[in-house]
Amino acid sequence: MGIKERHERDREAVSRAILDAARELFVAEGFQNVSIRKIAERIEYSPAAIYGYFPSKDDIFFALAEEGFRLLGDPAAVRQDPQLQHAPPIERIRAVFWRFYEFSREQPQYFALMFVDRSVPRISREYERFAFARDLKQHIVEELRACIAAGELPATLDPFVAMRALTAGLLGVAVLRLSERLAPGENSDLLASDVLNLTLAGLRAGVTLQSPARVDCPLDIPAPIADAQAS
Amino acid sequence: MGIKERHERDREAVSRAILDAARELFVAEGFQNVSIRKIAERIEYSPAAIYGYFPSKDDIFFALAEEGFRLLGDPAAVRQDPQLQHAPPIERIRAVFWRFYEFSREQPQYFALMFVDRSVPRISREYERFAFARDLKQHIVEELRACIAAGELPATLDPFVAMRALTAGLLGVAVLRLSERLAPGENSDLLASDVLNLTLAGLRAGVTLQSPARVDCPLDIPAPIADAQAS
DNA sequence: TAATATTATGAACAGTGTTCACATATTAAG
DNA sequence: CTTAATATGTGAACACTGTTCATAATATTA
Repeated sequence: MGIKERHERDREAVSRAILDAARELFVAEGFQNVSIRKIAERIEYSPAAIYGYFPSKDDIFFALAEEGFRLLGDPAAVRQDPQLQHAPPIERIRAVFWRFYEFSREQPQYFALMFVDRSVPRISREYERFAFARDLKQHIVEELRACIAAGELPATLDPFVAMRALTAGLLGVAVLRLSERLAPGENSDLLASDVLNLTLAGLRAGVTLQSPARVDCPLDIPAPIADAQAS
Repeated sequence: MGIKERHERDREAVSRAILDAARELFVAEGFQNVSIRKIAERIEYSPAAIYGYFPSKDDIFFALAEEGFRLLGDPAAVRQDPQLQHAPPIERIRAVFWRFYEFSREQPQYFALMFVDRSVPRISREYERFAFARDLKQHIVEELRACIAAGELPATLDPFVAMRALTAGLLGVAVLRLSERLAPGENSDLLASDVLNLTLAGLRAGVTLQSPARVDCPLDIPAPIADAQAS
C-alpha cells in the first residue's frame, strides 16, 4: 500500500514549499519582515494551513538554520578536497575559514540568521538537533591540532583558542559587511584575506595567550538551559 | 520672558523621559520587543503622545544611537588619559580597542544596536547626524599612524587597514558573546585580549596586506543614498 | 454508500506602528 | 477678565503581526 507513502510525500512537498517560500522571502526581505501571511500567500495556502506543518514561525527558522548548517557543513568536504588533500595543514585551515567567510557572502541571510542576528530564536533551544553543527567545530580543532603537529603552528598554541580567534576575526569582517559598516570603496574580501593572514601570522608568532583550553563542550552552541539575557 | 524657556524645558523633560524609558526597556527586553505602547505605559502617557516628540520609533533609536556613540566616544578621552599620555602609542591603541570591547560588555544593547543588529534602522540614513562618530574613527587612524611613526608598527602598514583588522577581531569576539555562541565556560574577556594581542602581533609581523589604503571617506558609515539590501 | 480520519479555512484574539479628528489645557491679545 | 490662538494629550481607528480554533471540505477506509 503506497498510499501512506504518497501522503508522506505530499506532506513533504508542502513542507518544502513552505521552507522554499520562507527562505526566498527571508533572503529578499529579512526574517523579521516576513510574515506567516506572506509565506502563505506565496504558496497559495491560508495562513493557518502553515501551522499544520510547522508549530510556529520560529520552527520554520530552525528548519532553515539546519539547512544552513548543512550548506556550510561542507568544510568537512573542503577537508577532503583532493586539491587540498596533500596541501600543508595550514592551507586547509585557510580554506576552511575562507569558506566560512565566503558563506557570509554567498548566503548572507543564512549567515546572519545563523551567526549574527539576535532577534531570531536561539539555536541553543534545539540542542540535540544541532549536534552535527557542533561536530563541525570539532573537526576544525582537529585540523588545527594537525597544524601544530606538523610544526606549522607553535606547540604552545591551544588549538581551541586558535579556532576562536580565527572565527572571531572573520566573523567580525562578515558583520562589518552585513551591517553595511564599510565605506563604499572598501573591499571586504581583501579585508577578510588580510584578517585571515594577520591572525595566522599572530598565531605563528607565538604570543602568550591567556584563554584556557576547553576540552569539554568545545562548541559554538551553549547548553540548552540558560536564557539569562531573555528577550 | 522665561515662559518659552520653561516650555522648552518641559518638552525636553518629556523627551528625556521617553528616551530613558525606551533605553531601559531596550536594555531589558531588546529593541524589537519594545513597543511604543510599552514606552507610553511606562511614562504614563498615551501611545499617540510619543509621536508629538519623536516622528517614529526609528527616530527614538537614532536618538539613543547618538547617545551610544557619545558614550563610546570617550576613546578620545582615553587618548587624553594622563596615565596613557606618555605611554607607548601601541599601548594607547590597545586601550582604545579594549575600550571598544568593554563597551560591548558594559552596554551590550547599545553595542548591538550600534554595531550588530540588522533589524534596526540603518544609521547611514542619518549621515550628517553621525558625522562626529566618523571623526572618532579618524582619530584612531591617527593613533595608528603615530605607532608607525614611532617604529612600533611596520612602515609598510596601512593604518586604515590596521584599524579595520583590529575592529573586525574585537567585533567578532563581541558578536560571539552577544549572540551567545560561546560555550558556558569560555571567557570572552580572555578571548578578546588574545585576539587583540594576536592581531597586533600579526601587524608587527609585517605580513603583506592586500587592502588598499583609503584616504577619502575612511569611516564606518557609508554614504546616505544606497539602500540596496533593503529590508 | 457510510463512517472516519486528514487537511484547509475563515474568523477571531491580542498584539504591533502609526494617524487623525477631537477635547483640553495653557498662553497671548484685546 | 474674557476671548482668541496655540500647543499638547487622547481615544478610536487602520492596517498590519503571530497564533488559535471551530467549522467545512476532502480523501481514505470499512
